[in-house]
Amino acid sequence: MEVCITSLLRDKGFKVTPQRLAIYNMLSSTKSHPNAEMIFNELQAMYPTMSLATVYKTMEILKEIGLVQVLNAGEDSFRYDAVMTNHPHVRCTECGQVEDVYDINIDAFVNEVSQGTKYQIMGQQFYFHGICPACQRKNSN
Amino acid sequence: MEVCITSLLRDKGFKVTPQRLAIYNMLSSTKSHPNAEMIFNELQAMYPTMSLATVYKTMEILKEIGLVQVLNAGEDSFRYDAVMTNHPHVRCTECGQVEDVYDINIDAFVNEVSQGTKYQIMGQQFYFHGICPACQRKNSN
DNA sequence: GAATTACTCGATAATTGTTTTCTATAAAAA
DNA sequence: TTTTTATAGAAAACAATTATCGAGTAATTC
Repeated sequence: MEVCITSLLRDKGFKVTPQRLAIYNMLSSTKSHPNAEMIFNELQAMYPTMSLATVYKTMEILKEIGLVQVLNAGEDSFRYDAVMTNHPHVRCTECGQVEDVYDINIDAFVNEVSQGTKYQIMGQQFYFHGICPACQRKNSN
Repeated sequence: MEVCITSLLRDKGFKVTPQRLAIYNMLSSTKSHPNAEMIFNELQAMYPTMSLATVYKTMEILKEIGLVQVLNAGEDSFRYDAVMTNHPHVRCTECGQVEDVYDINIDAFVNEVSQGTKYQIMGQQFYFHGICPACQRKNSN
């Protein structure tokens, strides 16, 4: 993984810096789909001079070299995901967490849309929102 | 339709104003899914004193009384749709237009996600992006 | 119809997430 | 090393959206 991001950056003419490695490592070791501010806060302990601009610029690069995808779950800010397989996301409207949805077959759905619209579909984003199991329990108490 | 929005506004304690009618009429007579600025520009000819803030405030109200839905198709601004049935949207990455996707059965898909995640799903948004037929033709020339 | 009340318009300012600018500095190349 | 070039990070700029507030206006009451 380390090797992967290092060589990917170099190949595209980007420099390998501690900040970029730290941001990518943090993102790839969490399932929380953080936004720029969450990443910034998390890294500030280890990298006290880290700035939000660096997070944004790094995400731009990581997106470009195909290491992260940007989520737009209908909130006011973008979230980031180091898992590149295209999968739906579901957001809890009460606690705000965003989870992955696995084991769903998208292909048939995409094909249907492609044929119906005559568009050459390049990608898609599926966002669900609702109430997570934990918040459902909290509510029923 | 006119009657509908008028009484809906009154019922919820909102006043019926020319601006609100104009904004809703404009939105319900187009398929272009405009954003606030497009609505503003379109109406400025007829309503020279119209302000962007009024568009935003009106959209907030229309959303609240269930007359429009807000689309977040991964762009930098929101788009609005007076069609309230929940349908997927597809955006052309070349010309930027957003179209509706009809004749797609969502329910089975939603159920599958609901069961898989244990979430109580309240809603969802499906966004596709790709190249529209017109731009495909343009490209091949 | 007139008076009162409460909501609304729209100019302006504020806010928020994101991007740009600029310069010392760190990474890569020689 | 030394030289070259891209980057980090502080600060300013930006753009979309929201809040504030006084004047105006619709709805309600008399």
